[in-house]
Amino acid sequence: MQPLRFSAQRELIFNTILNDKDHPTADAIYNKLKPTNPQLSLATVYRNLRQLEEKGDVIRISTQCGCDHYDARTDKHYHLYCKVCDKMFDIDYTIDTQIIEKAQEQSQHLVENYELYFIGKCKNCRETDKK
Amino acid sequence: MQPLRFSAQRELIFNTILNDKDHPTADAIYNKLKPTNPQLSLATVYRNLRQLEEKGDVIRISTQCGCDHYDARTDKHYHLYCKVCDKMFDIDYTIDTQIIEKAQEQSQHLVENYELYFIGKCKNCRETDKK
DNA sequence: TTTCATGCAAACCTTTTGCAGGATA
DNA sequence: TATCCTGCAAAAGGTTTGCATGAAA
Repeated sequence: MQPLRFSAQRELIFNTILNDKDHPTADAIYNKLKPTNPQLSLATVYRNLRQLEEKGDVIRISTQCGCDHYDARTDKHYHLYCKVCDKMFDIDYTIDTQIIEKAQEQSQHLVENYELYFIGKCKNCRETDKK
Repeated sequence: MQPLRFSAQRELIFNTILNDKDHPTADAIYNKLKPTNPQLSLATVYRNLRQLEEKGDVIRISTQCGCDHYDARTDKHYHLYCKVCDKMFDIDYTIDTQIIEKAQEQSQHLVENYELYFIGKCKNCRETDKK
């Protein structure tokens, strides 16, 4: 893959993910940028998210629950999916680093990677409940 | 939820998941059953999968990679998603049972559950590679 | 000036839903 | 016979793609 050409849209999209830190979805990014960039197209957001993911500038977080979220923090870390507000939050949790190796030991398949996320209720929604 | 009424289609769908043990998708179940049950509708497959899941007779396995798979083995266990053949396989791996509690300790969010799956290449596809 | 990126609309894929007819209890 | 379940088709939701135009190198 040859290097990407500069694109104002890609900068906008990347900066949104970088600054907002709320793991936005493609749609959330689009809706955030659209008012100030009326010409922006949702297809462009999707195309750039793919490229940014391939470049390794962002990671994609998938859950059972609807659409993918994006994160500019690319080191291995985990997320909590809030069932109430449908958002993703960072979880400070360090899993056994040997998880792949250990799964490999007990399997005849080739284990290369894993996906892990938590499900629950975020701080905000939890407090709203209590009121 | 009141008890479900008997349905020949639901039996067929459940037995397919139970016997095949290859974690079929809705579409796979539909295509397997359609030749011998030409009247069967994909909507019926989806509706029954939902009901079976709610009843607790099957579990749904979601991955980043397309559509959901179903499993009649309902105790907590893990799966490998094969990138090559797009199928899911059981992985004999016992994770730290305290994972939820440990994630909870380090978070202000309420952690209720988690999802984990492995990604790699299944035994079959691995061997095909070597040839 | 070549080639990549964009915007728009249409297509795609998986899953859900409305509705009239059919099966179950 | 009351209600649930089914089949069909249409719709929904997220994402991708074809194509002509516009921007970057």
